[in-house]
Amino acid sequence: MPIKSTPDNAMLLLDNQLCFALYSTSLAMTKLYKPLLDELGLTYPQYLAMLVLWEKDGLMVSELGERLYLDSGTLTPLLKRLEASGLISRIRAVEDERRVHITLTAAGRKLKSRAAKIPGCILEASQCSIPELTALTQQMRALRQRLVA
Amino acid sequence: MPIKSTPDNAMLLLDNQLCFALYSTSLAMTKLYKPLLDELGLTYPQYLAMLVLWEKDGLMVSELGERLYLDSGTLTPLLKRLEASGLISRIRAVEDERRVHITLTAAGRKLKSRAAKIPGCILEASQCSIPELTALTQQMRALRQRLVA
DNA sequence: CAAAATTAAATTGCACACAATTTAATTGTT
DNA sequence: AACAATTAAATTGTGTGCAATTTAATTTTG
Repeated sequence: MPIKSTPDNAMLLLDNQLCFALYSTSLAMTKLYKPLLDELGLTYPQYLAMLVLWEKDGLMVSELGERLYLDSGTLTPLLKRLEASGLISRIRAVEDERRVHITLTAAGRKLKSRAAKIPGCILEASQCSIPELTALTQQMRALRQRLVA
Repeated sequence: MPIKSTPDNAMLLLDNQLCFALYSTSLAMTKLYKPLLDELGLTYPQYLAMLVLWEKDGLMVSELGERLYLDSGTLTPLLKRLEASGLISRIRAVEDERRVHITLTAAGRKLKSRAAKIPGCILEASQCSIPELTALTQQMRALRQRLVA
């Protein structure tokens, strides 16, 4: 017994699919950040990594990955680029040499103040009301939790 | 005069940001499709292109790009891979040789029936109610329209 | 305590995204 | 008609994502 009565054909329409709405909106959002992040010399995923480190410095690669839902295959090269930019240091833990701790440099900490205006700029550019933004963020987080379960 | 009174620091928290909620949820959604699309031999962006073509065959690369919000830099190699898979043909228009029309092959049309069950599978796996899904899709589309404007 | 199992990053290979440029074809302008 | 401007794809180069494997270190087990 099918869960729904919507015909297959309607469900295959691109614009009826949440996945595409999410995918295309996420890419559009990233493009919105581009000019702002260019000023800081960051890509969008690099910016996300910096957000995590500005909250809590010295995380392991795997802890950063848990926060961002990304694995070492993505993070290792990204972090090497941040290191090359002089924003972070990658330091092997002495007590367990498998682990690599990511630590902000002075330049990395300093960048936070320049990034502080970005959320406001994006809010303005996205033409979202605060309640709409809050509600959407909550709903996305709730959906994500069900998807990664 | 600032638009909002939320302190910069709170706005820089990763989990308060709609962009990250969107980004991480979209990636999680793509991973949900992976095993289903593997059976069809498609990647997720290739599946999106096929959805468009199943709705309307014979589109130009640029028309496909408008539907998917992707440019030729992304689509040209993707379409070459679909062509190599035998699902589409890339045919230069005789009336204007700059244009390339994308046409489904018999195999490409045939694949639609095998893909028909995917939306239902995803709906089930995402544990979304139909109203929630419909509402979220609408909100995402509305937000996207404001972002690409 | 030595071998097996596990763990954390790194590596490899493939497929996007996208900015910027290039190529080739068509259209517009004198 | 000649030439500039425009257009549509393709190309180039960089940076993700991610599955699968590898490397190296640590922990567990016999």
